[in-house]
Amino acid sequence: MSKEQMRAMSPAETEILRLVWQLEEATVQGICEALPPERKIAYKTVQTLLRRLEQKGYLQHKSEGKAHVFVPAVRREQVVRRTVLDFVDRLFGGDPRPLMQFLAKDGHLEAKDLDELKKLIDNP
Amino acid sequence: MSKEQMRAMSPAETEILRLVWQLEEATVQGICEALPPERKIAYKTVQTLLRRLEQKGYLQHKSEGKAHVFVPAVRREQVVRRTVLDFVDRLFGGDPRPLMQFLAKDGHLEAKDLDELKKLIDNP
DNA sequence: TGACAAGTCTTACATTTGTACGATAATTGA
DNA sequence: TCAATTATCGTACAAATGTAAGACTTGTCA
Repeated sequence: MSKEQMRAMSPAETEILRLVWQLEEATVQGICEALPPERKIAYKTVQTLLRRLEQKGYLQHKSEGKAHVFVPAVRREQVVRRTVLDFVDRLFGGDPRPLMQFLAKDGHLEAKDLDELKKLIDNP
Repeated sequence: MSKEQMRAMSPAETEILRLVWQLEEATVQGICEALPPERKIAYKTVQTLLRRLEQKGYLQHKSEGKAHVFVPAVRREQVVRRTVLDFVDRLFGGDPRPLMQFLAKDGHLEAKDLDELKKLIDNP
C-alpha cells in the first residue's frame, strides 16, 4: 500500500501519533502519561486511537509483557510532509509564505531561528 | 459568541473558506469556478459547505439578484491564527521550528523569502 | 406573462471521528 | 496457584463530515 494513498489521520489521531514519534515507542500507559495534563482523555480512548492508527497503517505493535508496544510503521518525515502540504493547500492554496509570515510575526520564531534556516538553505 | 470557542472548520470547509477570502465575496457559482479543475465537487456540495460555514459563524450572506453572496464574518487573520496554532500543537507539540525546517528544506521557500522575514522581525 | 434556468432549502446517508464501556484474557505478587 | 491488577478486544453511539439529490422558488428573456 503506497503511502500516497494512506488515509489521513484525524486531528485526535495526529496528536497521539506525535507522541509515539516522540517516545519512539509507546504503550497506552506511556501515551497517557505523556499527554499534557490539561488534555483529559480516557485510557480506553487512547487505546482506540492507537488501534485506528494501526489500522490506517501508521503504527505497528509488538507484544511485550502483557501490554502492546506501538512503534511507527512509516517514516515521520513522510507523514509530516503529506500532512503539512495538505494543510498548506487547504488553508493557503499551496503558498507557504503566509504561514511563515504568521509564524514570524506571531513571535513564535526568533531571528536566530531564521538565521539558522537561512544557513540551512544557503549551505545545503 | 467569542471566536475562541467557535467550532473549528473541517478540512473541506477550510478549502472553501479560503476561496471566499480570496474572492472577497463569492456566490456558489464563483466558488465552483475558483476551485482547481482537478477538484471535482458538485455545486450542491459547495452549497452545503457554505451553509455550514455560515452556521458556524465564519460567513454571512446577502441576497443579490437571485443568488446568495457570501462574505467573511470573521477576520481572516484570526481564523488563520487559531487554525495554525492548533495544527502546530497537534503535529509538533506546539514547536513551530520543525515546520519551518520542513518548509525550508522542501524547496518551498527561497532564501529571499527568509531575508524578507528576517527584516520583518528585525524592524517590527 | 409565463416557461425556463438558476438558485435555495430541506433532507439524506454512508463514513469517520471523538469518546468510552463491558467482557474477557494475561501477568504477577502473595 | 490464585486473586488482583492491568491489558486487550469487541462493541457502542452520538456528532461531525463529505457528498449530494429532490422539491420548491424566483429572476429573466422571449
